[in-house]
Amino acid sequence: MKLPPRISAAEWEIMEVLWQRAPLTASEVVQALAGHTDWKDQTIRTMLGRLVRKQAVAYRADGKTYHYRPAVTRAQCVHTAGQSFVARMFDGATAAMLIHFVKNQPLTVSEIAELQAVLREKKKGV
Amino acid sequence: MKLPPRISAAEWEIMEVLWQRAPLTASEVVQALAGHTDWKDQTIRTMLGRLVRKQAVAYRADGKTYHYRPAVTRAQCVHTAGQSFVARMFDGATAAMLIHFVKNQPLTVSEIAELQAVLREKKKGV
DNA sequence: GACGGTCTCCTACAGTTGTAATAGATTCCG
DNA sequence: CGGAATCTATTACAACTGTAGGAGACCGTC
Repeated sequence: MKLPPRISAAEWEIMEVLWQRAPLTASEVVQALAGHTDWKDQTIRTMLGRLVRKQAVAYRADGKTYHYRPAVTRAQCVHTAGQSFVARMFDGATAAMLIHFVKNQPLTVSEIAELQAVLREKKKGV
Repeated sequence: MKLPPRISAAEWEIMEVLWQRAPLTASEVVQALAGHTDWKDQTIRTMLGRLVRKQAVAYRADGKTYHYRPAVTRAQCVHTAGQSFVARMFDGATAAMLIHFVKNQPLTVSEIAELQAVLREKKKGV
């Protein structure tokens, strides 16, 4: 599977709606983002174009209208962004990052429990 | 405490050496980064200037030379960057992010054990 | 068949980032 | 004192971002 391109913050908003409700026309994306952001039509269409150019999004033409859909999975993008985040902040050490956030961020009891469960599960597989 | 400004990837490299070995002249920063990166002198001096402009770094003049030191703590910056990362990728849910990485990244047995210890400790405080 | 609405494509423009070269000030050495 | 070395400040420039406006193609309606 090919590496996803770098997706900027604003572009991420677009990707989210595409990941949620698969093939959409530009107008539908505009609809989906209305209220959520206050971008003009053209702004969104421009970003769709850029995402196509960097091959994060593919489209199928239907007359004059395009139907857009993600060309990379959300998981791939989260993975890549995560790697680069961890590389910068924690010198690549995922574990250090995890420990940092567990120590410094509020977590509810049930979240802690869930993490513990996931860790127990993980231990089996290692 | 005031919020740290946005620090780019390249700037982060500079900050790291400043965080490690406190007040440094530009030449010393260049020294510290030699071998690690292959940036020209001027590149580094430019970035120091930018970091000063955005108030991530302060300096004290000593003749024609400046002694630079961080004006924001590493912890502050990691926190801010982390927030924005989690906000974008996981809709602000730190727990979801943690679970994602535990599930999807390799962890050694001892890392898992350490995380479990930190979680047990955390549970007491919640 | 002309007119208005709608699409995509091209263009714009300022701010940030990466990556420097150059200019001007100052200091040190002989 | 005069030239060389060294600093910071200014300027450069391309790519990427955020945020659009306008042009030209096309489609449906009167």
